[in-house]
Amino acid sequence: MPEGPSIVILKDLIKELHLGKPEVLEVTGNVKNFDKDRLLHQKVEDFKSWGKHFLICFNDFTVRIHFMLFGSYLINERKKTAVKLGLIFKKDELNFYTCKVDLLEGNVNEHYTWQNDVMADEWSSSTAIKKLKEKPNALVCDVLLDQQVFSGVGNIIKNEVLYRARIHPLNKIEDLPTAKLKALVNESRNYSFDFLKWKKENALSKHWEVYSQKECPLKHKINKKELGKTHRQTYFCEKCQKIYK
DNA sequence: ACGTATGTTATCCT
DNA sequence: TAGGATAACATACG
Repeated sequence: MPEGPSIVILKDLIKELHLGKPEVLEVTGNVKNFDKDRLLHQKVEDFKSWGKHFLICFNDFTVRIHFMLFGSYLINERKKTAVKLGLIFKKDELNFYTCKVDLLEGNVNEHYTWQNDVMADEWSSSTAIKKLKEKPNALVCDVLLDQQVFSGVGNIIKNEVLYRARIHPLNKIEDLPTAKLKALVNESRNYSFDFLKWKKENALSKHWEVYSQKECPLKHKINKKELGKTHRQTYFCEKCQKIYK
């Protein structure tokens, strides 16, 4: 569920319901961070996403949902486990489980910089490059997971992007040639859209080149290690992915 | 059947 | 006190 493209899929599924600006007729769930009644009889102005955040925008506040590792949702269905937040409209309902739910006051644009989101129309590769250059000592395997630089990129995307760009995960930003830095930034968006397409076709895993693989496409042995300050599993090919220094 | 993991953050420790 | 380690969340997958 959790990486950016999966949130775009949720947004697309909701768009297909043609809800317009639906009024919340009933609110369910055990969300504790705010009073659920705040949403009652309010009109949803828009459904948005920013990276891994799913946003339900009202006139003067926004409900933010983060699915973390285990979160899930159902549209017009319910599961037996306790719902965290459920929104019931005239004809449809949305149910969110095992997620983190927060309420953001004011206009949503004051909370988010859309150009950080690899899936957004507003995405800015030049801004990403500028931010990377401000972190010369950071490792590429860490920086790809930095949501303030690559909002929406998760561990799968990280691994696949590094392989596509032929960059070894342990490179420092300052050691990468400019062309490689650009490749890193561009592939983070490119692969995210491929992820979206393949996930919709239920064919995500068969396109993995390194993530969860034993061999790379050139039949070299894949290394699997917990790397960087994030200690996330990193799959990489020592032969294909270069160390610059 | 069991170990692992598409993520984040609060809290405890050094 | 900054930082690092750890636990917590609950489910699907191989």
